[in-house]
Amino acid sequence: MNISRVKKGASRSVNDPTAKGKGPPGESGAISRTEAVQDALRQAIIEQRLQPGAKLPEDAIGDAFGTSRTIAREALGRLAVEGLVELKPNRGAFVANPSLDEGRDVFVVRRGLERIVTECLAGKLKPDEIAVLRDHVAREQKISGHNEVESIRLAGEFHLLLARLTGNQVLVRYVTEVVSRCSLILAMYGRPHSSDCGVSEHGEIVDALIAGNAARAAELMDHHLAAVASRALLQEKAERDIRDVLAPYAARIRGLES
Amino acid sequence: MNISRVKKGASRSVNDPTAKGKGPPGESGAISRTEAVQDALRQAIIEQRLQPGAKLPEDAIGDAFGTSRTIAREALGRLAVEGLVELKPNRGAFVANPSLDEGRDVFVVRRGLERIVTECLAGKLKPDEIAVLRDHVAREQKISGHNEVESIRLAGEFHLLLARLTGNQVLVRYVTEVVSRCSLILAMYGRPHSSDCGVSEHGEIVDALIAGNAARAAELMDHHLAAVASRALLQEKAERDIRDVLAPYAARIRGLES
DNA sequence: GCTTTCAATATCGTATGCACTCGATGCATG
DNA sequence: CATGCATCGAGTGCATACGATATTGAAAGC
Repeated sequence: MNISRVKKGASRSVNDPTAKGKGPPGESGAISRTEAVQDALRQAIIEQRLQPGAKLPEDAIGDAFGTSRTIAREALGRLAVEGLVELKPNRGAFVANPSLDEGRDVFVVRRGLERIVTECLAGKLKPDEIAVLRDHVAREQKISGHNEVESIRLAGEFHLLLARLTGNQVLVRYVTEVVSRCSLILAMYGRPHSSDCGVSEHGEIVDALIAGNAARAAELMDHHLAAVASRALLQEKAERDIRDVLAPYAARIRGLES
Repeated sequence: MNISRVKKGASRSVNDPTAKGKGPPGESGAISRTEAVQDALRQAIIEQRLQPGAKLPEDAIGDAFGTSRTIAREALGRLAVEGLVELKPNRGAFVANPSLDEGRDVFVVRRGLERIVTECLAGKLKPDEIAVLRDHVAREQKISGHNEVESIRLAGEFHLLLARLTGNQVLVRYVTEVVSRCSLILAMYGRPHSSDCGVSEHGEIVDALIAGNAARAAELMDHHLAAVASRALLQEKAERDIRDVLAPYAARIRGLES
């Protein structure tokens, strides 16, 4: 987890030589280097390969991805907007370390956003869209219990899928963001087996959406998310004492030193 | 060149200290030139000093603000995330030119977000907060009909105020964003007198919130926003296609030639 | 005269250098 | 031994340099 100073070329770089000449001209598939780094970092953060609170020096990231600080800096800036990275002026970037309160805030917003999603979709799903959803839920069920990591990924994907089906780009962006943040929060505060995001609930939501029962779909979604949240965020903050708050930090520091 | 070592620029951001001391050690108070430029551009765009679709060359902006392209570029990137600027790869930045459909999408999300706001606040307002709200509504009423621009600004501020009172930073950020985008959309598509954002409705919402009637407050807010949206977005112009946009210009040219 | 090709230009995308800030370290001091 | 202060260094903040790319205008070809 320690990001060490590595000279250029030691790691696989984003700017692959093969793609050098002809970059991303098409606007649709335009994946800039910044975005690539951003996505990679987001992934790493969500998977907790980068632990909350970890420092993210610009040049270390640049080296790691074979780009300059410019790209790293840009990516960090955008992740900061997303809430996955905290930017401290003149001190650098750190992996976000959301408190339980912040976690609850994110879930509150997420519930509101996904309620909109259900209301937009109820009764308006086309056959092919229904097929995609059903297929996704089926895949979730198949893998449930076998692969924890993949299971969580699919669960998040389900919600993103729904958001995309609305065709509302604003909604897609916001839902994507809160899902990312929720992933981080669940990784931090969730118990090992708590993040299943009940597959059966996904199925029920799809059913309600198909039936065109907006109210029920919204209700199900709300309960679903409330359940996910409470599974993780139950622990009421008894951490009023400074020592309790600082304990994990201290532990991590000791871990580094050893 | 001319500009150097102008370490002044300590313009305090819009972020006011309403942010309570919750959260981890070190509240991010990142204030930089980038943010200053970003705020200035946002203001200019919302006020339509920069017209939708206008090109925003990096060095021109840097020049205008006495900074380098680096800052301008960063600011443009963030505004693009906010949806006020459109970034075309290798072509540059342009003031967003949202279609009516996009406008509707934004309003859909806004309604959902503000519903959360009302649900968070209903029955939980403290006396001093109530006073602030009442005062704001009173000011709106006083200026109503006298100063159109200021009236619109206050109307937007009312919604931001509510969001801030929730203490939910995520919510604040999203509401701020959609309010900005709605301002642009209303400026583009709204009729001169359509943006009053009915002051009386604001008052009613506050009343319902104080009364603790969450359902009614949410209902009022929803109707309120739906009214604002419909006042502006009724017109089915659908000027998405560039030919439609250029039609009037072409007509004028033909008129000259004949 | 109209289309096509190519050079020129304007701007973007990225890298890099330098100055400045802030935390850390070590020494002086009460 | 704890506290305050000067120095040092890591790393950010910003400006600038350079190569890449799209657009424009002009010249050549049909």
